[in-house]
Amino acid sequence: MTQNIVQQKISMVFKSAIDKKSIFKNKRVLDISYIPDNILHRDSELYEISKILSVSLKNERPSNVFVYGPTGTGKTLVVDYVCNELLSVARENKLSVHYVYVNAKLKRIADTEYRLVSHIANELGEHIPFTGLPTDVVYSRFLNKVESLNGVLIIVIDEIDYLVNKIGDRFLYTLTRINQDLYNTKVSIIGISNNLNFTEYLDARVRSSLSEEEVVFSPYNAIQLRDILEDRSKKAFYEGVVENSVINKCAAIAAQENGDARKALDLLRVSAEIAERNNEYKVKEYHVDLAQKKIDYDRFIEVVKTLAQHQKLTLFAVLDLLLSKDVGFKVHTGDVYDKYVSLCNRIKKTPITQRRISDIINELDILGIINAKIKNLGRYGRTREVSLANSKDVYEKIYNLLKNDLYL
DNA sequence: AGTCCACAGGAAGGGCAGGCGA
DNA sequence: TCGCCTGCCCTTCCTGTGGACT
Repeated sequence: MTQNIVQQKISMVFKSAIDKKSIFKNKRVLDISYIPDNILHRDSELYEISKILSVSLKNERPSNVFVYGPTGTGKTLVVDYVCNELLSVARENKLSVHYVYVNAKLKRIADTEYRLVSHIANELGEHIPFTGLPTDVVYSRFLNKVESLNGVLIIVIDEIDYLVNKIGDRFLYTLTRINQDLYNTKVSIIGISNNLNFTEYLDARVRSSLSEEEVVFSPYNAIQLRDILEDRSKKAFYEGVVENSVINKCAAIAAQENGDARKALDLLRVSAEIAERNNEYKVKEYHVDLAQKKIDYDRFIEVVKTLAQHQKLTLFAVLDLLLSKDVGFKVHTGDVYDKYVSLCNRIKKTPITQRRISDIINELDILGIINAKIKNLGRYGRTREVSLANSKDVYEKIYNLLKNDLYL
């Protein structure tokens, strides 16, 4: 095909994208970050959190709140909604109430104590460099900024369990004690977590002050998910685009996966995108099946792409050992390391130590890319048994992707 | 009961890069 | 420009683990 014909084809694709009628009226409604006017099936949680935070309008410190529940149960949405409502009431009445949201799982935000404090301070308008200052200087600039607010500050830390895992609970201890060092500002913390048991690992003092109040979010059932999807799809699509059976199917699949509304919305959105790409004006059940496969695969590929080179080499070594074998076959850390070293030699790269590769295998397991279980083999030592966590066809695609990427 | 294996994983520290303030 | 600080990735050294084997 000549270059000219390719260009013509590309221009046709873009032109038809403009001419083609979209099935979406407002796609953003299906986005997880979208805050709807009415939050369904979370009345008691909305009320409970509002009640706790309402004292800030009298310039009193609200209790710290620990919010927990499985993924996609509306925790962040509800907290964000209540805080925004609170801010607008405070603004109307010219009260000094402030709110900072931190998602600890976002890279380069809460990886270290320094980054977390500087992030919160930056959100409050105090510019602190990305790196370079001693931590105590960052703390004191943060404290000065908080003090200058002269009111109530609510700090929401989403995925707080991840934060504690990463940097320990020292920072939480400092935060929960911060009011002792402040005269003009009262600080309240809302911690959000998927992990119900994570407070067990906290220092007892941190645990008790963080959990002054607890709000539990239970999973949505299929009927509640259907209501949510129906509500959103009315706003997201033109009439008649989505069949009822599609909504029911998305709701049923998400209900099986721990009542995750995020998953349900993703499924609906991706199903519609697939239909639209195939020039179909109606979203049907088989689009949902395709969407489910696509979501799983995309998530996997995205994670693999972000890996560092030695992580990619380790993963490649695992795949090289396992793909030719039967499903369920397992290899040990030592086998993976030997393979990894031979791959390094092939591309003339200095291998890193087995100690580090052991950590990398653990990291790949945490990311859900492979399964790695510690196994005692008696006289034959203690090692990790590494196996595949997904279907072989997905790994074959990843294998080829890595092969090109690593020039193997 | 004692030994052995093949690591797991904690602790300490090195080297480098990025960024800041003086 | 220089000294200082932090983050990140890695190494080295070390102790711990627990079931098979002797």
